[in-house]
Amino acid sequence: MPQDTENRLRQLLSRPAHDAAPLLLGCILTSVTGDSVASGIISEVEAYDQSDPASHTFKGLTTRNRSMFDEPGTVYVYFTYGMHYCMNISVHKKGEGAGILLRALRPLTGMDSMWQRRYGEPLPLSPSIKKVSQLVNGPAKLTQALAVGKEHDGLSIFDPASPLRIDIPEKKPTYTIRQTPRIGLSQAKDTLWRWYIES
DNA sequence: CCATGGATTGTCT
DNA sequence: GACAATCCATGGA
Repeated sequence: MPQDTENRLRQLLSRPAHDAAPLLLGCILTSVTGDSVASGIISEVEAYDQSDPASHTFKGLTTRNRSMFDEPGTVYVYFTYGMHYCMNISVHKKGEGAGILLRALRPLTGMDSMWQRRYGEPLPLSPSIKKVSQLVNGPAKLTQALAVGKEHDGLSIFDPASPLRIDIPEKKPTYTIRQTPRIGLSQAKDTLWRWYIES
């Protein structure tokens, strides 16, 4: 990654979670595996921080959540509901338990490998609209499509050897961004810390 | 379109 | 022992 784009990304992530989250919309998430590259435009995010009863970090540092307390740009992958992985990017500053949950993408490259991992079959010649729209439109779908698992927890997107990367595009299109309560919570249901790109 | 229930296990009380 | 930052199938309007 060129030095100036790395600096821009570091600056973006060195903010409180609720400021950094909407800025990640439109950025590109890329996953490199042994035999493929897959990427998408980040289209839905949620913010979590230490003052937030809904955050995994609310009650302090544990072995599970330690990545959220690490340097901005650290990947936090957690396992939930006995079968799903979700990924966050740690933000703000080291020692602060803050992060951005990546909830949805718009597919960009590597559709074939994402399709294979999500549906266990090759990408068809004429894929159904429904399956395309449901390929990476959820936090655990996204990790499955990009082959993200617990082995990615704790690595930094700034590490040149990292298989996960985030890029800020040269020019972001003009998006309509919506702000809503977060999904699936039993605490802090009214906090408007979910943002997504409309359409 | 919406509501409901089952799957399945790491983490924390 | 309870429950989870989810997903999918199913059944009804």
